Amino acid sequence: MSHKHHHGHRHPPRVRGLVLPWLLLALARGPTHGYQLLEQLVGAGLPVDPGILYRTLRALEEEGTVVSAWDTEGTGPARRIYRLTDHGWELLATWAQYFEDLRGKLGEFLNAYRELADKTG
Amino acid sequence: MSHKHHHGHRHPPRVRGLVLPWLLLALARGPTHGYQLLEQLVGAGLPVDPGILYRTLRALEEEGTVVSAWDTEGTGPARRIYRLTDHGWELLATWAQYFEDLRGKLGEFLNAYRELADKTG
DNA sequence: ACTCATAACTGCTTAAAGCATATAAAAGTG
DNA sequence: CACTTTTATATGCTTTAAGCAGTTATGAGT
Repeated sequence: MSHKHHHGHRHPPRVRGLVLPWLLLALARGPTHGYQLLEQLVGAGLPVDPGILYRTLRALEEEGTVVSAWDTEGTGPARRIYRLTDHGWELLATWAQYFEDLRGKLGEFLNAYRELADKTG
Repeated sequence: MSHKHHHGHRHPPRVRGLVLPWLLLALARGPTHGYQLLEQLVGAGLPVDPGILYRTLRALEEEGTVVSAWDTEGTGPARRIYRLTDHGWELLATWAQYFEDLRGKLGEFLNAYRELADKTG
């Protein structure tokens, strides 16, 4: 019966809250639709669930961070094209600032860790 | 009447999931108790709510990442001293690896953003 | 006719955090 | 001594980002 130790240690190391800023960055390159964003983010090594993506886009629109319009030209199902507003650009800028700070903190973390791992391990 | 624009644009730029790894790092420096960890994290520029901290520590213990023991010596209320287990060290190592990756991604983000911000204004 | 790629969206659940509050021991202060 | 503050741990309720599964629909390929 293989004494499976019940400690549930899940915790696949991962932080949350990255989808939104990455969406903003992707949209900063130019207006596009959800499905394309989905592929872009996967390509950038940030796989994201479609449900999350579409819901996030709609939430962003409610806040005035993006605006959308249907595109019925072309083939296949209609696409909803999203575009960054001025407020969206401002928000992206604050994210960039925050990320600079976070990058610094991660550096400190890693330095401290390496020092400890050397000493201890 | 101050036409308070109803776009709720909250989103104080912040990622989630950092408390746990920073706790692991702090504990890697040596066994200590929650209140001290609280002050350490605030000192490291990572302000954390006491409720979150204590609950996280208990969750970590349930998983076998840390172990605790009451310290009734000394003055003031009793302290629960936490110590990293071997599994805790392993978990910290995987976080460090993840953070290296994340740091790289943040760098890419910032480079891409600066390029766009230059071009666009 | 059938399947597949494209495209958008909903429902239910979990995980980490935010915020407020409770409890209690000891130290400091008028 | 009564009162407040500091140290220390903990719970309850809510929100938010995400995980996971599924639905609807258009058009192209076979």
